[in-house]
Amino acid sequence: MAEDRRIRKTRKALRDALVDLVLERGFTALSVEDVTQRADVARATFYSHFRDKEDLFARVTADLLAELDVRLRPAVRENAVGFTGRPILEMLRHAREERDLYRIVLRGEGDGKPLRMFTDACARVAAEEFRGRSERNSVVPRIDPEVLARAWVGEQVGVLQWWVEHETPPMPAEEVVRMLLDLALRGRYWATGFDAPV
Amino acid sequence: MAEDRRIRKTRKALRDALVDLVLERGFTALSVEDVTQRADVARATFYSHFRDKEDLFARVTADLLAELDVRLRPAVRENAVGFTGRPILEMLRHAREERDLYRIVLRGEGDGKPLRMFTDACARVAAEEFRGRSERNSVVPRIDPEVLARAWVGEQVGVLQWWVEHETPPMPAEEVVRMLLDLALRGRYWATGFDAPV
Amino acid sequence: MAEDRRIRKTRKALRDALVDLVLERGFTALSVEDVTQRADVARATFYSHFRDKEDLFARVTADLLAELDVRLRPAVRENAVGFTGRPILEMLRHAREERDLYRIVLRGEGDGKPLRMFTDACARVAAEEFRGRSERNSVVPRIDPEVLARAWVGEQVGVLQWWVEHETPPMPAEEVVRMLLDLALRGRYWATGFDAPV
Amino acid sequence: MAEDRRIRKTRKALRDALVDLVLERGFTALSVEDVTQRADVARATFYSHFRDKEDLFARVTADLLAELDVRLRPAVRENAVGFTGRPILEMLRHAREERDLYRIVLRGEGDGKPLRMFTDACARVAAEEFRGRSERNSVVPRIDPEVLARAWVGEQVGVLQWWVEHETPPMPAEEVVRMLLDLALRGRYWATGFDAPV
DNA sequence: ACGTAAGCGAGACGGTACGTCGCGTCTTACC
DNA sequence: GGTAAGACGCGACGTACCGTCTCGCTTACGT
Repeated sequence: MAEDRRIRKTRKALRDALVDLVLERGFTALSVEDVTQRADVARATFYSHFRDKEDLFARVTADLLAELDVRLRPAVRENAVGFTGRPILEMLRHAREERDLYRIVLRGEGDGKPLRMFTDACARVAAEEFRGRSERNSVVPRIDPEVLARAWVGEQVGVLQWWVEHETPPMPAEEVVRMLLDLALRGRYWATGFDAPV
Repeated sequence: MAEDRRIRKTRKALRDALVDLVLERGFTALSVEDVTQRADVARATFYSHFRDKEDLFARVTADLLAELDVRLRPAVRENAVGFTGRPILEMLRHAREERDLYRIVLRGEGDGKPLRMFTDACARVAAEEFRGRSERNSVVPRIDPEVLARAWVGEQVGVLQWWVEHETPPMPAEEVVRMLLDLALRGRYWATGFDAPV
Repeated sequence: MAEDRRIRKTRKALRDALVDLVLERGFTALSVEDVTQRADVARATFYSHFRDKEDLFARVTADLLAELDVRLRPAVRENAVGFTGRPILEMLRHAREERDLYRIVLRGEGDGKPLRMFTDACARVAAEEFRGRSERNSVVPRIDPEVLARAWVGEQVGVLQWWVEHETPPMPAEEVVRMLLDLALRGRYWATGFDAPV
Repeated sequence: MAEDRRIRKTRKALRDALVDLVLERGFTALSVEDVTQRADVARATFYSHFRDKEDLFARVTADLLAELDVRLRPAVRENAVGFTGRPILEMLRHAREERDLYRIVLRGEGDGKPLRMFTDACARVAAEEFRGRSERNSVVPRIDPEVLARAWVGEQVGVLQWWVEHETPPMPAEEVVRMLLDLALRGRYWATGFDAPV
């Protein structure tokens, strides 16, 4: 029977309740009772689906990453050719749609475990993209790929955090992407207004 | 009476115990009892110094940031002239010295609150530096300063995380600084091996 | 439609499982789940036959008492004439046949409710016998009939408890009956070895 | 410090609450919460004194039996000489004083465990008395001592149950003792009104 | 003999209580 | 006045059962 309709409904309610409540009061301040009350579900039922609230948060995050992966895959392929910024655009859009969840993940709620899941997933995509581009264009990195990947993912996360913490988008996603593309192509020195390297 | 020697000793013990234990088992998994036992201090004594474990962690982080600020101030002044990477170098050195504490803060332990304190402090320094350089060199930013600041801080945090999570430094701090400087001056496009902007 | 064969089978299985398990672990320690598992029956099925485990135990006991009544009735009639001890003999035989059930009832399992059902039933029979004998032989009791009945039933229960708690009968039922008859006819003073009343 | 006064007070409150509530609603129907609420004590405090409600009941019963033992000891010694009924008199008086507790024990609450403790204690006293009388008066039992003891204790328990279940004593303790003494000296046959053995 | 009403297995669910752990407060006694 | 030791009221934990409720499958009965 694949999955009982009641089960799907219960889990959905619990996930939504978690996201809402973490946003309101923070992950640590929550009790399982709070979540189940908000979800209008018995506490015992919670435990028949999830081991504890960490487990629930981890699964919610995992589902989010799976969804993101699905949306990123074609964008990454397209991007591997040139330097279009399509993946980061797709991610910004996704973040807009799942704004609340992105916020609590990026804030580091849950002792940063979900955030670590997120950055690891991004790092994996980044590494893949690097490898793809290197092979396709037969170029060789000028600085350590590990450092490069960390810097890149950090940049993405930093911008995303800023982006989702505004009630309304502070600027169109396309404009953010353009800026990040410029930054990637010309560097921060240029971006701050200087003209030529030291 | 600046501060009783016993008090200093007790607080030091509690701070060290916290850092050790968070590293070992994670912030949420800790109880006040655990911390006081490790610090060899009575539980009641803990409560005469700190409201709860969040309070302790916040104060430990605040002290770290104050220390970092002291070390960063001259470096930032020097850096404001050119583009030397002195502040990031100083930060890497500080992170080496206080490696355990940096690790738990950067991991997002404590629902990311200490990490937020850290990034906010960095953002403040970054903004200051931007402003200083703009004025001094009368240049005008080519992309939104907010986005730029977020991207920059994110990059720093990302690299720092990677740097402190290695038991032994994966490369000399000076080399990391050189890479980040190259990245700032020429951009990621160049760094991955390409030659000219699209 | 007397009763569906499936129903009879299910109830029998549940009753047997209850008796076995109460004997092994005690009534309070049991869960309905335990009983249904032992009986190889679904838990929901249990609830379609009995309200709860107390109900099951009560019905099992009631059935036992009905059976006992059937066997006691002729014995009591016969006994009403003289002082033969036939009823107690019949009861001992019944207790041998249904030893496990007698044991748990007489132990007071189920907060003593089944035991109370048992003693009440015995008291009813005892009262009936007293009345019958009084009328038939036109004798008048020398001590309060209520006290007499309680003492008698207590004696029976005490001896039964001892009798059924031995794996193998500690002595033939007929011998027990003879002793009790002697005790009834001559009293405990004589039974302990003394010769004449004080 | 032997025993803290607070501790004594807390335990007393819990014991009294247990007895009251078992009387009102039955042992199985009670929760620890109910008991602690009635005793005006925190639930956690209950668990720092007793393992569970069975443990509490067992200790209450054990204390009762210790008290009874103290009161029975001199009576038994006196009784060992003749056939005075002093022990049963003492027991009836004790039962009047601790009526509620006697009621719940004799009802078989707690799956009959406390009742078993009670009957075992009585059996021990009975056996002791038998032995004493046999030796002192150099008489030899005419029926199996085991059966005799069981019958005797059963009789006592049966009469006690009846005695304590009346709100007001149905008759003076001395009269009950007289009856039981008559019963012991002359037997039930005589008691029901007959004159000579068959 | 066979269609159909029933009994039944499986298991999700809202609940209640369990026994444990940790919280933050407090009191008492030391140094 | 700072600390150690530890009792207390409180609240949340994760577990175990309760009794109720679908939902399909199987089985014995009645025409």
